[in-house]
Formats: sequence, C-alpha cells, structure tokens
Amino acid sequence: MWVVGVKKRGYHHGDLRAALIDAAVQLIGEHGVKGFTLAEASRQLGVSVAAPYRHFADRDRLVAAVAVQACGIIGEAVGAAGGETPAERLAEAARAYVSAAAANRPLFVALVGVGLDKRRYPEVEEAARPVAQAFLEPARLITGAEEDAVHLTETVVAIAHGHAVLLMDASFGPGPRAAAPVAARAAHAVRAVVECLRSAGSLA
Amino acid sequence: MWVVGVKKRGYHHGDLRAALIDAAVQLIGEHGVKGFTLAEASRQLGVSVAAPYRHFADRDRLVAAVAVQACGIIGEAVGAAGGETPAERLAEAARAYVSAAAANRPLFVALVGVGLDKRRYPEVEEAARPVAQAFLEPARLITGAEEDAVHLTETVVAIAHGHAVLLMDASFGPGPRAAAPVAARAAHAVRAVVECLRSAGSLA
DNA sequence: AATCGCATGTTAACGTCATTAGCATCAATT
DNA sequence: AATTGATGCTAATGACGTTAACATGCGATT
Repeated sequence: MWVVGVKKRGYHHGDLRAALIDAAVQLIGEHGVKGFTLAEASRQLGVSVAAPYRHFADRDRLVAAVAVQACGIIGEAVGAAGGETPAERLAEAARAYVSAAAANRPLFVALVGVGLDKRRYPEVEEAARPVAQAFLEPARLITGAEEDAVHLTETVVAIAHGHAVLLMDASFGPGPRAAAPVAARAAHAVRAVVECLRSAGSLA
Repeated sequence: MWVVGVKKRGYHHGDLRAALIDAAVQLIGEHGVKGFTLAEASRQLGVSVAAPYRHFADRDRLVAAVAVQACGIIGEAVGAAGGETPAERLAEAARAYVSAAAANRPLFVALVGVGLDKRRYPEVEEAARPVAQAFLEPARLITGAEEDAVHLTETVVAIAHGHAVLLMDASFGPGPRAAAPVAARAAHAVRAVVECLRSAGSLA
C-alpha cells in the first residue's frame, strides 16, 4: 500500500530494515565506517536505539548488509562491462569495478573499510561471489587451464581492487582525484597483463 | 640502563609509549583493528586506562603510530628490493611490498584496516612517502616524462596494494593462502605493465 | 466482526569504552 | 634538599552496543 520507506508514522515504521540500510549508507558516507553508529541511525529515523535489533543481530550485521548491497551494485556494473574480445571484457570489467566503487563511495567503504572478517559474514562472501564470477568468465576464455583462469582472475581483481582502494583513500595524491583516469589505468594494466600472457605463449 | 620495555616496576613504566605500540600490534593481530581497545592494552601493561593519554592524544593516534611503524617496515623492504634493471627493481619492489605486508599482518592491518582518513594523520602520510619514493625511483628510470613516472608508480602501488589487501582478507580463496605465490603474481603483473609500456613505445 | 499471535517497537537497564579533570609520584636539575 | 616537569593514578562523565521485559497493531483464524 505504501511506497517503501515513506511511511514512518505510528508505532510501526513500515520498512525499518531498508531505512536502516539507507541511513547507514548516508552516515558511512559522512563519517566513515568506524564513525557510523547504530544510535545515530536510530535517532535519524525516529526509532528507539533497540529497534534495529529486530532486523540485525548487531551493528556489524547492518554494515554487512550495506556491504552486500555494494557487492550487488559492483557485480552488476562489472557484469555489464562489454568488450569485443575476452581480453577487452576483462579490462573493461576492471574499469567498471573502479568506477562503480568511486560512484558508490559509502557502499564500497562499507565493503572494504573495516576488518570485516569476511569469513564471519557468509552473506557478504556469497554476495561477492558473482563479482568474482564476472571476472572469471572472460578469464576462462583467455587461458586454457582452469587453474590459470583462476590465477588471472585473482590478479585482475587485485589490480581493480587496488586502484579502487587507493582511490578511496585519496592516496592517489592530494585532493579528490577524478575516478575515470584511475579506472582507465586499471583497465590498461589488465590489458598489459593479458598481453604479456599472450606473448609468453602460456594460453589458448 | 634498562633494555626497552623490560622495566614495568614501580610507579613509572619506563617506556610506556613503545610498550603501548607493541601491545597494540599484538592485540590488533588477535582481534583486528576495530577489536583493539585502549583499555585492554592498558590492562595488559598493568597501567591505568588514563595512562596512554600521556603519550597519545587519543586511541586513533596510537593506531596511527602503529601504521607509521608499518610504513617504516614496508618502506625498508621495498627500498631494499634489488634487480638488474629498473623494470626488475620495480617488480621486485611490488613483491617485497606484498611479502612485507603478509609477514607483518597486524602492522599492515593497522595501516589499511581502518577508515583512517590519512589526511587527518600527517605522521602517517609522511611515513608513507618513502614507500612511494621507493617505487618512484625505478619508475623514473623507466619512463621519460616525470608525469609518466608518477602514473606508472601509482599503477604499480595499486597492483602491490591490491594483492596485499586481498591477501589480508583471505579473499584469495579459502584458508590461509601462502603469501609467496601471490607476491610473485604481483611482481609478474608489474613486469607485464612495464613490458607493455615498452612495446607501446611511450618511454625512454 | 471479534480474537489471537507474531512481527515490530518501546523503555529501562548493564557493561565497556574513550576521554577528561584533578591529584600523586618520581627523577633530574638546581 | 627543594623544585619542577614528565608520567601515572583515581574518579567521573557520556556515548554506545546490547539485552530483557513489556507494548502495540497488522493480519490471519474463527
């Protein structure tokens, strides 16, 4: 009957779970992950500090939910990356990864900005799998053996992730750096890696 | 008169500052950055919870001190990386970065595992500069223009950092993964990037 | 339509932590 | 020996995460 998140009248909220995730995204964007607090999110939504516990076991589970959302958005972006050849698709996937991270800073920060012990949050692990898959598929078309494909994927993910993380940190020099050139450099590095594999003859 | 950190008798500690950093490293190694608490470090050292504030303005400054130490160790490792050619030095620097991160997990986690707003901790920023320098010097010998050297350095740092971060996360598949092969792959990716630059003719 | 139950919120605690203020102790200098 | 600055302590405050016990109201059952 109501559009999600618009209710907030009366005893019950309507969709507190989604509202909490949205609030978390906003607050993480403002104060970073460690500066994000359940109490402030609750205040902002006009509910008691205990209310979130009906939807999340603890604070970290809410952060994990944000991370899951981040995985969804990034996975979609990476999966949608096109390219004539598999090598191009792989490079464009890396570019998409960095661009998506930059365009969704709070989400990405939630995904990587904590020591979130991914092993303790299977929902995040599962949400991250499609992202890896999106890289693995073109990689399989490039290499022969499955093992090589996995290794290539790991290298490409590391390249994309490294660029994205440094972009978040503003470690790429002072001031807010434009994301596009950094993303382009990640794509270029991936192209170089594939090209080098090709000339080494260790692929199909 | 005393060896550092061995005193701990009487009212004064001897070298509480260093002891706190050591305790922080240990605790971060055990519980991660967010699980590290000033109170527990104080307890472990047998001092009051207020004592640390004589040496660090707040909790984050202690974490920053650990990060500074991390930069020192990593910078040393990267700087010591040898290689016949500049390209080899760059690749070996990347390998050293990943290896040093893996060998000093708690330190590296303190360096990257928080949203530490490096801009707010100039001491960390300054400690990180030599690391970038160690990459920049061989890069300068490879490229012609300084701008290209900076770009190459950023790409190489991103590659090394990406591999190191994913290694920390255990994102490289399940279980504790051996660091050496991952470091080797980072080095290989760097070689590929330099090789590609070379064949593109855009360098000296 | 009245009722009942479960999902969802609330209030009221508790314990931990970061942080600060004011006091105590020690070591070295005068 | 007296002084002083660095270093540590005690005590208190306020925010937060978390839980327990109670309240509310939507929706299904009768």
